[in-house]
Amino acid sequence: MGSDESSQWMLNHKFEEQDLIISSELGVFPFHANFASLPMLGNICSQPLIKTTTLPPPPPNCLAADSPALTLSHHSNQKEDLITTSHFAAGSQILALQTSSPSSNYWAWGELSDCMSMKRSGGDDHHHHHLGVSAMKMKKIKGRRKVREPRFCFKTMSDVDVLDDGYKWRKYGQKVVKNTQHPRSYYRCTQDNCRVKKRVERLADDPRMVITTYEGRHIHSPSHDEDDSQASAQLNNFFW
DNA sequence: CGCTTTTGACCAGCGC
DNA sequence: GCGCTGGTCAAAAGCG
Repeated sequence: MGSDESSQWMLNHKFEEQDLIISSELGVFPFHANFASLPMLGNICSQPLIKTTTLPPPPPNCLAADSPALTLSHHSNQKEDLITTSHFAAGSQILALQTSSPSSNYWAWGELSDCMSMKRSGGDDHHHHHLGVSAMKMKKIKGRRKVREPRFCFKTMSDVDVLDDGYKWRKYGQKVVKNTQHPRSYYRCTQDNCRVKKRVERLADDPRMVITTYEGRHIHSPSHDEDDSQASAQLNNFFW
């Protein structure tokens, strides 16, 4: 993938000035500006397995027009078997990103928090805990190695539960989870052979906030309109 | 009529 | 082994 492809993709999708793009190793997720909420200043941190590092320049595919992007990179400080870089732009607050490595039967999941103070930490992981970053959750996958789909979640202030992310979703379940008054909804991508799922729920202590969790990778590009399909088809490989 | 949503049943993983 | 919980299935209902 090259920067030419990236900018061509931006042109093809006609982003408005205030559109928000979230881009990570999981792909690029466009959202319309009216769904954007808090200024994004998050951080991915974990300890002791993963520490934050300096911020490299973002790749071209995570930049929306006039949208400042923050790039965070983190890696294992014990073994070099977990390397994850995430890129996302201002306008949304990402809660968490999960990554798994094919060479490891661990999965790791770091929670994000207010980053205003994190920026002062200078990569010294001893300070991370004092700066409000949740402790790393690490879990060994038992028995037969289960390849866990990459997933991440973020919260957005919105009246509607299902945000317009460019993909078509079919609801396949709803569940009331413990200690919450709002049900969690389960959606699957309607595209044939695409196994991407997402969960949508409202935050217990602030029902204005919608928490969306994506799991898996699309094998196709977003399907906004019928007339987009030709241009989109050429970009399948670039996306996922 | 075909696609989507609803909803109770079922299943699997986990902790005790 | 048992019970709890979250995730998925699938039949029925809803809707355009």
